[in-house]
Amino acid sequence: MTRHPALPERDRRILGVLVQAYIDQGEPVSSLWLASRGFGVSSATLRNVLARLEEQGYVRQPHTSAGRVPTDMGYRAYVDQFMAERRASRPGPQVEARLRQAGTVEDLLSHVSHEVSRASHHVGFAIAPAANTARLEHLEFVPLDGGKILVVLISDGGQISHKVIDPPERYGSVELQQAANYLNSEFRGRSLIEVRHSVLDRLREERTLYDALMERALLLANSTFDGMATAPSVFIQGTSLLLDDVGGEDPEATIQTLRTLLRMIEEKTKLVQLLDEYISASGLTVVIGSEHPAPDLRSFSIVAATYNDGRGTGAVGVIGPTRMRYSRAINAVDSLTRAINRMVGRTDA
Amino acid sequence: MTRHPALPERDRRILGVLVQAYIDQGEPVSSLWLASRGFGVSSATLRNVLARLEEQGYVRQPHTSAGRVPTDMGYRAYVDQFMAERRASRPGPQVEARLRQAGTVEDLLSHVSHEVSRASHHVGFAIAPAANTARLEHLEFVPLDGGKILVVLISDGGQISHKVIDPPERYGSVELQQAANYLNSEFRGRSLIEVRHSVLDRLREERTLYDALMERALLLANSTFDGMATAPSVFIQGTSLLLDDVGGEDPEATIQTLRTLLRMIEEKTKLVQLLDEYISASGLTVVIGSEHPAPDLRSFSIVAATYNDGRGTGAVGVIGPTRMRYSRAINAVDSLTRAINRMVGRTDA
DNA sequence: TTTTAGCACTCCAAGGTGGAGAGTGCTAAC
DNA sequence: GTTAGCACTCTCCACCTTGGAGTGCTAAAA
Repeated sequence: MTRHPALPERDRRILGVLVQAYIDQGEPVSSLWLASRGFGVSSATLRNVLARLEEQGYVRQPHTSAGRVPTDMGYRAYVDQFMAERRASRPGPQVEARLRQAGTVEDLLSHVSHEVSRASHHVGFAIAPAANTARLEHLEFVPLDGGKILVVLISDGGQISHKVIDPPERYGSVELQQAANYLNSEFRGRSLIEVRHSVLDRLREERTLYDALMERALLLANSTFDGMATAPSVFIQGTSLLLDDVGGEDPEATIQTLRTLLRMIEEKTKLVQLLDEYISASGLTVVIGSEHPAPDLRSFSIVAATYNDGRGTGAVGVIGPTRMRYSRAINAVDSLTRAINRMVGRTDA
Repeated sequence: MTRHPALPERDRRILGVLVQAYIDQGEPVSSLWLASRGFGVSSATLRNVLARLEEQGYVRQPHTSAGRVPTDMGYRAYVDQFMAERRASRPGPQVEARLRQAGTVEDLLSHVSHEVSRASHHVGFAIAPAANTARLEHLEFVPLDGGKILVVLISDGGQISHKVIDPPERYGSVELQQAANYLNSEFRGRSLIEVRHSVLDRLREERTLYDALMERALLLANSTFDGMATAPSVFIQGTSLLLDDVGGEDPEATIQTLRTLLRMIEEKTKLVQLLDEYISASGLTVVIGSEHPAPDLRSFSIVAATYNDGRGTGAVGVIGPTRMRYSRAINAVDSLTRAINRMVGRTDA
């Protein structure tokens, strides 16, 4: 996207080596060190180049007599170049085998978040497609105390969600059974959104009112789908790896950032809201530090990619410090989304 | 338990004030400061007392000319005294109201872990009773691709677990329905352990073999209960609060400990194994730092209490630094376990 | 026997100093 | 456009100094 064609070839290569070196070593990169990397020019020349790069905003100096450190814009250029040159990668066979033995979607995504964290050495996440595009496989009502009812909803692909509703009227267990039977036979195989709309439509129809049983069943269904399935499930793994990146500049600020990030991870829904913006973008996305719209994430980068299971779009990704091994993270995210796409494509009914 | 009656009354009081002050302020407590707290003796006398307490192992000095800091043994004495004097507390009415609107057991425990974290300002957890003492409410088989079968198991109280099994033989969806009907009518209301044993027994009986359908249903049930329900569900909240306690002595070591604790929180099963030892103890337990059998927890304290829902024993607790407000944590844990006991007692069928 | 005042002592924390070293920018020559 | 040379800046570290906090001990008082 944001390419900078203004940057001449040599400058780009130098910038690339610099960013790579900083990612590897974590220390400002000096002109002398760069000179030893076979550019065929002296450190003085490199200093000129670096001064220019700094002027353009790609690198900066922590202090007057320090080497250069990439800015977010520098990382961006590096990542763009890497993305342009890279070739698609596949996960190792043992990873795919591990994924393949997952049964439910939840199981699979839990494994995926684990693997992506393993492979990238950072926090990994996996988000299921919004459930309302899934199809109804089976609906079950279980009576609880006080007239409350437990609804278990199984959608195709094995995703399971449940909810407790508290209907205004009482239902006997036999009636619940009948209602479930009726709803299952009526709506099975249709998407949750469709079901929701159909239920509303039928409740408006006149003839429904003649059949009290049917109406009561539909009322149940209505409260079942009311607000349900709006929370997509998220799996996050590798939280403890966050602490590995603590060696930052300002310890106090780092702690503060970590705290907010940890809180976001705990309240997964908020994280999902943020990530949704990237999810909407197709393909593999890298968001670097200050590029984040959310200020809480300004010191982190996110590598995320979407997958499609034929019914909806989910996402897999990595969260880590701006100084992350983007190559590793990108390969991890990319190969795992490819794996999911292959698997759900094959698993699909 | 481990009372130290050897400690004279005045020394105990002084130790108590010291521990309380250190918990509040986080800084070593000096004899001069203690003298200002109205013991009616001079700092010199207090110095003598402190020297004695140090000799006995209740307090220590970070360095020669620093005030005193409680040791784990000092915390222990403080907690024991607090426990002896304290009165039972109840949660605020709004807390109980929030809990009451939870539907499933999972829902309730998730809320509880949240509340206990809120109230104690530390990491809170809630563990469900081992599921195998729960009673079977409903069993459901859903056919998946490749001959795999999704089993949904609802136990009374609304606890739901599911599992994917891959039986050696094929089952049609009609047969699955029949099998579920058969198993439900046969085993509903019995505890999962009983069911498991019954299933095994019947499979051994001769007459079972005459009914192929029944046998195949029982085989399904067998793989369903094989290994299922061994993982009790755990809810943990407040992870980000861990970082509040970072102001420790050795930053590097602190990070290391946090990392292992975070990892344990991620792999909840390991945590449960550890906590099981405390769970077996009845009532409210406080385990302080080095009292932990597990070395990974040596710099943390745990306050935990058990509850009983009539079918099994679960636990609620708090994990925090040894320098925690034990009074607050104990009250939080105690009042919430009481609340659960009241609620499940009433909710029970 | 216990308490207290006094005092010497220890140790940490904070601030200051002074190289050493790393790395730069600039200039002038190539 | 590139390079050598050099002055300059800044950090880092090790060292020292100083002030203060807090102790332990001793000898006297209660």
